[in-house]
Amino acid sequence: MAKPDNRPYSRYSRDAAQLLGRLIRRARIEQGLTAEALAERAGISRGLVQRIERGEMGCAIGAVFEAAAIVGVPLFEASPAELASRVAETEYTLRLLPRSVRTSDKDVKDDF
Amino acid sequence: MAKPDNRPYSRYSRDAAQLLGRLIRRARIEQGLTAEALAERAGISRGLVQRIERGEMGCAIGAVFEAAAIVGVPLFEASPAELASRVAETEYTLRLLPRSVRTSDKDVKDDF
DNA sequence: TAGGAATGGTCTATAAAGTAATCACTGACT
DNA sequence: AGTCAGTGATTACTTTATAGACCATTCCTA
Repeated sequence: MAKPDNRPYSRYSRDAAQLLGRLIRRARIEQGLTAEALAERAGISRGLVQRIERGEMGCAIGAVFEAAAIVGVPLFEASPAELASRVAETEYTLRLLPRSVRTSDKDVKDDF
Repeated sequence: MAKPDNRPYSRYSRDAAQLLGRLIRRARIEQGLTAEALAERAGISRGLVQRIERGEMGCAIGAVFEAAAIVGVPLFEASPAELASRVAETEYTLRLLPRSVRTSDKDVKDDF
């Protein structure tokens, strides 16, 4: 892998992964759902559930999102319908953009 | 892996991954950033950037979130500061919950 | 407080992700 | 129109995540 699991992650992305994991854990416990039960429903192993809840960066995004969906943690603060509509919307916007990016030493704003 | 990459994902989680990928792609192009340039910054390969932007479920969440952070796609609709504070907040809430879940055939609400 | 279930961690085999190199194609500039 | 950078896709190879079983521990609950 590219990211040895320790160094080169930004604070922001690490926080995001960790938050998501904790939210999943919280929701799971509040629903009286066992880690193994969640694993079973998500079609993954219990060990993976642990890593997801711990916020580890190496977990497949599919497994994480699936777990979140099962316990009801909203992704993008959006309901299923909103999510679908935003997908379509973004898809459209994307079609209006150039498909190729000119490198043109034009600076890059690394803002935020 | 548990999830063969095609079948057992819920619509919701697939939509979420796809949306995130498209948002990253849109932001990248709008910033005049090359796929390879983004890959370099994120410390990953260009091929992985492609898969991330395509919304594939197998990508490591760390790579996806890192790419999002670099091009400025907000995770959880939150700024870095908000994210950190929500992590701490959730952490606290989590400490108040029982650490172990009683199985107790008590139903599970698979709401939402 | 004793029993038992849930959790957390570790280990090995295997399946899959990730990389890098390559090729054809598209599309943006001169 | 021609050129070349960016993209998309495919390949083979390396690295890693994941599953599954196991053990130790925690902590719910009767």
